[in-house]
Amino acid sequence: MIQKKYKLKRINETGFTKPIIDEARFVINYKNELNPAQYEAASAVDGAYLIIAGAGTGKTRTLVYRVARLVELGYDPQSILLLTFTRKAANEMMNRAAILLDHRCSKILGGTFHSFANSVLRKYSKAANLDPSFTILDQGDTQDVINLIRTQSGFIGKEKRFPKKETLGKVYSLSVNTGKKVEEIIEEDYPHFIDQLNKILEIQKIFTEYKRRNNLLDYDDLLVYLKNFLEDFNPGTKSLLSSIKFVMVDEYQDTNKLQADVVKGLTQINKNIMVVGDDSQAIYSFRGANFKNIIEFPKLFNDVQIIKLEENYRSTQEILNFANQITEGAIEKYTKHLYAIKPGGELPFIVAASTENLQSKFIVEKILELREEGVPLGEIAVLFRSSFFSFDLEIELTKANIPFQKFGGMKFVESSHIKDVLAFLRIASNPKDVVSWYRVLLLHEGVGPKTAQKILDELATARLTIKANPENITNFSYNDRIVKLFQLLYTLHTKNDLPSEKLDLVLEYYYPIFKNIYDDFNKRKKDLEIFQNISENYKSLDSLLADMAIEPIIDSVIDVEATDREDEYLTLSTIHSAKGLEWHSVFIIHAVEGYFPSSRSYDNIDTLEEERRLMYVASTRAKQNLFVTYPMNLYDREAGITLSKPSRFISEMNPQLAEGWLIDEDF
DNA sequence: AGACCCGGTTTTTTT
DNA sequence: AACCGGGTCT
Repeated sequence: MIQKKYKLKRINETGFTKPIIDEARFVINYKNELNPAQYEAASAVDGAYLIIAGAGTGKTRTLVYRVARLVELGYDPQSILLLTFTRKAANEMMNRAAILLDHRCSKILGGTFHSFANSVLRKYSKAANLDPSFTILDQGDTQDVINLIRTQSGFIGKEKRFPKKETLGKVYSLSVNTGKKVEEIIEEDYPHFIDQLNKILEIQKIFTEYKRRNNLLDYDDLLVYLKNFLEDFNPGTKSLLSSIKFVMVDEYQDTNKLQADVVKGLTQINKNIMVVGDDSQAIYSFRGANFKNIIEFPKLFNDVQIIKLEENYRSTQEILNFANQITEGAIEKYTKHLYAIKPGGELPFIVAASTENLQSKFIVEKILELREEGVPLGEIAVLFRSSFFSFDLEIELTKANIPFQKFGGMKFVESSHIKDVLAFLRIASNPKDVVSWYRVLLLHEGVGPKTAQKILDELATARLTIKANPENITNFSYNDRIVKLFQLLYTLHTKNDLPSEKLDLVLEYYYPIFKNIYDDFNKRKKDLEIFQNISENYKSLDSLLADMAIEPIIDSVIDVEATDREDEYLTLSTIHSAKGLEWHSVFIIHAVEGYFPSSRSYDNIDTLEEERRLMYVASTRAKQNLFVTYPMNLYDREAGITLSKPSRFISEMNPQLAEGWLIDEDF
């Protein structure tokens, strides 16, 4: 006799209709707390969804509620993957979800494409055909490798100009990220190098082999290896994919072909995908992103449901009118129309200053004024097109004692003294890391490119190895300092110390060199101390190094400082780094023709349009006050001319949408 | 031959 | 601030 273990209940004729969910069973009242479009998106479970979310429409909120709801429905948080543009964004969402529901929400998988790739590739290194101790090359390291090969190739003749390492790096990266051939990119963007194509391709081949042989992965390789691992569909892939039930991607308009392939690969088993983005905020085409990606998303999956979020909760109608007017001039029109929920406010200000310095002084004054009015410093931001635009302002802010934190531009890990220290640690973790070897060797007096190469050759032929007893190397004719270096690296590589203890050893060795090579070592010393503090948060050297390569360090610096002082600070940021954020009052500086839009963007309609979107993104960051300022006399060293015209994005503006001001000289 | 020093140039935007 | 190229020093 067969005993029935279950009972079937007929729900309708086909059985395809989803069971009706009783809202009362949830802790959170989703229907009340979200608007209808947001609710529809947040309550989605199975299938493919495209959420078109204009600026300030509660996109983050919607994703947070969806996470909470999936958790409430009983799905394992570890089966939810949230891919965001920065880890900061991922952390913020997880925290918000945790506050909304409970700590289970902070256990979901989240991060950038690159950091996710890193963790998968370390975990499934065998299946991905990799050595798990691979080293990640940041952009600077990648260019160093290319330069090494470029110099050794002997292709650089006197008579013909050969592309520099930056150009080569850009071309290769664009090719990998967009799937276009190197040949096409050279033809389109660098036609003057077309007769050197074979050499360029040859260097790329050597470059690729070099990374493979030395266990090095650049940013692009992280994604490429991940993509290949996913498409290989081996048992490792199946195990990973069966554990990931839901994939969500934020800022989808700024993903590229390679990332779209990764998304496709991630959803081979469980086809539950939700991407969120805004085609009018696409600002990363220089990295191979293409906003057509988001337009074509419905072709990538079956039965894609499209949900639009159009109610703006962030800004006043005045600011939205201003922003909408910027997109009015766009060649390619966008599909959304934003309308404000907030009651009216003041018109945005367009402020002309006779000089850059007067612009800075005006901003300082205005910030002090706003603070008097009760706007906290943390609710004010100054945004700019390129990070060096803020140099003059930084001086004025320091004079006025206004604390600020700068985002974008030169980063902590990119400063050469930090790179020096990192190079030691990277050799300790991956003795095959030739780039780091090269850097470390060059620090030593009397060792230049040739000697360093000789030592590296010895290392490659295994006649010299840091694994051997360091006494063996005294046979070589290199000086005592190099022997000391090998002893240090041997200790670092073999001893089972904490990262911070290893760093102490490195600093002890490095400090005399450091003092010798940098005139401003006193200023740089602080960074080394900050790095020591950061290192104490890590138990494994590999994870410290991976984070330093992938994650913007600025977060850790704040964490370190926040413990002893709660001071609020003003935000200075490139527009790119301000993505997704908002402030009560926002200043956009240097809105000058030639700087913003940049004169580099003039000859190409697509890049010019991207500048326009950049201005749109910048102005939609503001909740209450928006100030767009420009100096009327700005010497452009590159072009050798003085720039004076306001940016076309504001001079085109309907005069009724903004108030124009000229700063009084005596001010 | 190879290291080092100096000075002029060059800066978008990021993982 | 960091890079490149060229000239000079060891």
